[in-house]
Amino acid sequence: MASGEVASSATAKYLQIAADLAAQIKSGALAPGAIVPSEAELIQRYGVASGTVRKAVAELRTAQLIETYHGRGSFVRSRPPVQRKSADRFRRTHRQAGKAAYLAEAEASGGVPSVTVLFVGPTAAPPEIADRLGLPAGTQVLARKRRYFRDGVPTEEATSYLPWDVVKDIPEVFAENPGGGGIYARLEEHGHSLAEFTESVRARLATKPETKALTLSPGAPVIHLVRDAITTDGRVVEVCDTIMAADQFVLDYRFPARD
Amino acid sequence: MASGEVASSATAKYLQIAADLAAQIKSGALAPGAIVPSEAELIQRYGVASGTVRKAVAELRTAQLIETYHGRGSFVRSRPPVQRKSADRFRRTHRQAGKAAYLAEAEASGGVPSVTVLFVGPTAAPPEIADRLGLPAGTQVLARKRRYFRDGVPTEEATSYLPWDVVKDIPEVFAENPGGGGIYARLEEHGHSLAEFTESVRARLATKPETKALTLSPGAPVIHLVRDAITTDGRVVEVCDTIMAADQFVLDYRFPARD
DNA sequence: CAGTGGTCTAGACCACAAA
DNA sequence: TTGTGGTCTAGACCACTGG
Repeated sequence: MASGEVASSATAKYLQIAADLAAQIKSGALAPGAIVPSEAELIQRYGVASGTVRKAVAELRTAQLIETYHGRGSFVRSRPPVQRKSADRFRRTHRQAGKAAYLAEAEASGGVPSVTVLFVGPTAAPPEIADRLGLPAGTQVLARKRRYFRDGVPTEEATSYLPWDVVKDIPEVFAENPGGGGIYARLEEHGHSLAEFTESVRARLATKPETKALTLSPGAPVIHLVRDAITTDGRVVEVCDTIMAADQFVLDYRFPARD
Repeated sequence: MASGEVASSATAKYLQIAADLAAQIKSGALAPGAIVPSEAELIQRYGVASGTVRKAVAELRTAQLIETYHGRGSFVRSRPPVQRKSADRFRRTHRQAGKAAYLAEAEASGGVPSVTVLFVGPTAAPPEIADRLGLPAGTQVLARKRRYFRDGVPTEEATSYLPWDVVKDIPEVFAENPGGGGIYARLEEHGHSLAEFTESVRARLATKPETKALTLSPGAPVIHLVRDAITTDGRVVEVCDTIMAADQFVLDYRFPARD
């Protein structure tokens, strides 16, 4: 046929190609970690133009089935089992046993956890954080930003914000490693007895910086979780702002059927 | 320059165009609901080829800034304020006041809620559901599938699954409208006193059918929530499987700092 | 009908990675 | 240097929407 040839079938060519490759992945013919045929080869195999193959590949990428690397090739994604996050991870008994929350969690999930501290120091509180802490926006607070890995793969990035008057007498929270049980253990040792936590969960697409930080494909979804730690006095002594790779986590909650 | 001209600057042309349009949207120059200049006009205005403009537009779409409609044009998204979902919506006092959960919720969020019942009837329980109900996979259960709207816009689709022996004596749950307080009120009237709920939250990209059902752009994220309703006997008497448009919701949880 | 976005072609050149 | 994916062109035709 002449140039300018166009799909006349029900579904677009690029979707057919994507579906074909997806079937090969699901059937195991293309195993996790395997390299996907190059675009040049797909062009030949399916007899289409480059743009069409590229759209098919883009489709597989947003479907989280493959990852593409400039200059190297495309690879079938190996989907690590998800981590379950439940409120249990903040149990005081875990803290007293010297476990930080992420470690208490990792025990049940399998996989080797690790943390990198990206920043610890004074910061001007962003508006939403300041609001939750009950402080004027821009007030100086202590920020602790860290990135969590699982089997060496970044899965989560969290920033804790603590009011300055709370932390100024707790030297450990300025250190990279705040010691056994994490910062919540340190807060309780210094008279800030924790009564409850509140969490707000949102989901959205990753921003450009987030795709870099968590090595996500563009267009990948993230879970944005903001947690307030509240003392028995009713004061919010910490706000933790977390971005998680959505495909890595299931969040579990439990609440009573109250009157 | 000759044909085959190519980006040599740091960031790609299509990203520059997308950023330019995004700035116009954020500044209000392109107001919510306004029509975005047609692709043909953007081609002229920026002096690029069609493919480049289309990639820029695709970028804005995945950034949730615009919606595109075949044959009509592209429009700046009007972001309705999000709905907050908290465990409070299941309070028994709400049920006794005759309010279903979604209504109790809508009161606080603003916007006019509505529901369409898509299906009520017997179904073979899907594996994950059967597992939660403590039944063999494929057991016949009652399914209630409905779609929720807000100001006429679909936001959420939920399917409840109930064991047959629980519902067989409760005629109201087979009706489209189960009566004041919803099915939880009916369950409690028939001796199934609810003790607690558990919810599992995941986020992922919408599937093709979900984009249709919730009128989402392709590549839009959804929240997948599965809730178990548990009686004082410890039995799971309902599993509710919900898909929500991620940009419409914030989920709030609260839990004690237990020992 | 004219105008819109959606798909597709058949190339080109660029940027990156590995041998 | 070779091969990979990423960007871009300058068109074409198709499918949908509205007047």
